[in-house]
Amino acid sequence: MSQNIPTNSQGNAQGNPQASNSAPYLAHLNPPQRQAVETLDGPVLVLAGAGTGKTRVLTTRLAHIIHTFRAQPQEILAVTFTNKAANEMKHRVSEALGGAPVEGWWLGTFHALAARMLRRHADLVGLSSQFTIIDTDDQVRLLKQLIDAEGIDVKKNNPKLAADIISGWKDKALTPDQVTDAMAGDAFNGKLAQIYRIYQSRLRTLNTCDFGDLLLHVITIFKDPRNADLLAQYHRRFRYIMVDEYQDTNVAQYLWLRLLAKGSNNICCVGDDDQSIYGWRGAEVGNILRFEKDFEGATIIRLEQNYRSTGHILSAAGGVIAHNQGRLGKTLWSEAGDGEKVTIHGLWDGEAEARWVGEKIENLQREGISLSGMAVLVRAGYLMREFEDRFIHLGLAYQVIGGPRFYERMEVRDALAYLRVTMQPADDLALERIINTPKRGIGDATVQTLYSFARSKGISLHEAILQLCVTDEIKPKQRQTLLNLINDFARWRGLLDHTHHAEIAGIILDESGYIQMWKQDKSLESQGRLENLKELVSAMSEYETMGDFLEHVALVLDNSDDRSVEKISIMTLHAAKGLEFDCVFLAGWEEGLFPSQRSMDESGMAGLEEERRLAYVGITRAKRRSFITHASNRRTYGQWISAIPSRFIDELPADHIEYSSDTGFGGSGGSGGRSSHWDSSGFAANVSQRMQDITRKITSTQTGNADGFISGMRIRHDKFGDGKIVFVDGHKLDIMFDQGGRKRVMDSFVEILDA
DNA sequence: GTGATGGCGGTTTTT
DNA sequence: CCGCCATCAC
Repeated sequence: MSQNIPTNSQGNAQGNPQASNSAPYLAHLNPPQRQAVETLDGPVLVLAGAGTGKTRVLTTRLAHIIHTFRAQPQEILAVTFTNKAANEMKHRVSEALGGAPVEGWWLGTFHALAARMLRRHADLVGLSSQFTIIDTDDQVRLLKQLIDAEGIDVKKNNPKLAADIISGWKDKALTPDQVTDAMAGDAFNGKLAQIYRIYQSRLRTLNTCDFGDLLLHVITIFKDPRNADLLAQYHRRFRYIMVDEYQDTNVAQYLWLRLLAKGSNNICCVGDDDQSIYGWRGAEVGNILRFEKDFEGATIIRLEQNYRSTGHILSAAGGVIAHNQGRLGKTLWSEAGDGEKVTIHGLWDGEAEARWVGEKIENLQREGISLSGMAVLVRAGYLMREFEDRFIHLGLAYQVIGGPRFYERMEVRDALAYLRVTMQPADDLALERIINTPKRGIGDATVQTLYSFARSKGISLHEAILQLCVTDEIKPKQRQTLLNLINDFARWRGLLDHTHHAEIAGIILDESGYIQMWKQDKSLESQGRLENLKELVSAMSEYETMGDFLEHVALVLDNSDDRSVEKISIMTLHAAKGLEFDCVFLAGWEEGLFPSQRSMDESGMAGLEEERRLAYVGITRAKRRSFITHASNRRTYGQWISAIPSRFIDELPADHIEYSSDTGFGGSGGSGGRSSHWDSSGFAANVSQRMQDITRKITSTQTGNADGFISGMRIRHDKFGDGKIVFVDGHKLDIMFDQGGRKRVMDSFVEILDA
């Protein structure tokens, strides 16, 4: 590909407009899409409504720039928010260009691209290019130490809160110098601004960045007049800048973009103000609303033709979002016909809701709709459970999207900590994490001694160990243990030059006793943990070096979703952004829950509008059917809460919806034609559930199901090994596993062992 | 330094 | 109701 690009690329495209007219990829675009692709000079804002072909426009535009020789791939900066979006874009651009490889392109997430820049110029902010990237967890732990060391009571002053506030400052691109005590408020004995300063200096000592630093440091570098030449280099390099999901950018990201765009002024931002749902995380809808003022002479292009949903769905969503004040305004339309109206259904409680959704799913399946084309979307994670239980009962295959990610698992983090210390001994947080894992007899007292020494000298924990272990401030036993550990790390580090990094990882996990620790662990999860460790080591082979791998773990590594079985997805509304399904179930539309009371309390009208955008995102995920449910009663944290239907339900335009309800009858005793439902829903069901639990405890024999699973049977489970069935409830089996522990699993994952 | 019990808190989440 | 962390007893 690149060898075909003439060095003098500019004149070619401009002198030869036919090149673009004849390009086949342009023929598939509608007029505004095409305008968005072909308007290359100056600032462009593409307001892309839900399902209007946003990604297509972005990728085509990128391909177009390259195809018309306006720029070479490495002269384009293309930014996304998530790795998923970045990968999708890489894939599609490559496809559009006939399979050209995408290496060396500046295409990635804000954080990944900023990290790449920062590695090149780390010395300008007092870091070495080998700096490590810590996540929120490490951030909180470090802050906790520092707050503690300041003599502030960590019980009354939650370090997590400090981390949130400091991250908030970084999101606003505020360095410690720019934070006044007044901004910091009274919490943390009024010392939060000072703690921020100390935190930053400690990070520097440890040669570490948190997520916010990646952008903040780069901005600091670019803003410094002494680095004007450097910025000018980037200006010359990036002839085109493209940004996805612009409505989600925070101040720091915005500043970073502005600094870079000062060069070519060719910046194209794509977004939808109606889908801004991350305000609570620092995103500023204002960025997109202000675009015309920020970038003079900007062209604004609206994409309003929707290719995803049918008419009723779009009108229903449009009716809700029209209640918002602060929006640029778009009206989506579709050629797909009206389709089915949005179904709204009221139920007695959460269990009845799950039951109703389950029935509908089975009906849809009978109509030939695949499970993978369906999703249940909820406002908060704890609402998923009811659906999981129900789906297990029905034997419906499901997957929860957006649970804890791979690298967030304890064993993965531990393993990574070992690798991090091997790579960079000064990585205190990693060292602290595993200094006594597996148990070595290094307790809090010893670690505290080391830390206070390290902080007072401004050195790392690793260095502190080296210095303290020649004195007798630490007891001989611990001293020896620590020296052994340091020696181990030195030995492993020595392997880096000549041994493959995946192999080294294996050696480290083995020699440290970490693998052994889990092998000896009798709990149910230990086997899964060992598998995760194996997976981690094998994932390493896909990267060139250990450092490469660690960077990707911090910024890129994602859960691979299993597409081998057709499954219905359960996820939060937030996780659903950008996805689409044939049929979508929107559950829990109740006042206080959705819109969330807390959002409204904390952010007032702005909070409510963001909740409304969330509703809009939810409805517009559906191609053909949207089902909205609300329950009159819900058990939350052990308490029964009653709620009235969400105001968003009232805001749905009547012409596009169909309402029905099972509520109102149950409370007065099951009259009203739903008596068959009553037996299995509401309070009666809870009583019967209690009874079941009790019965199960007393007599755990004599239960069985249609697939031939009977309690007492010996079985084998893919992950958990062999065990005995204790109780059968539909497709749900309670099993006592031989390695200890009782677990509820679906019968499809289990095979019967011969007696 | 390591294992057991009580209290408290508890949206949304990417990097 | 459930899980995490902090404190307490060994």
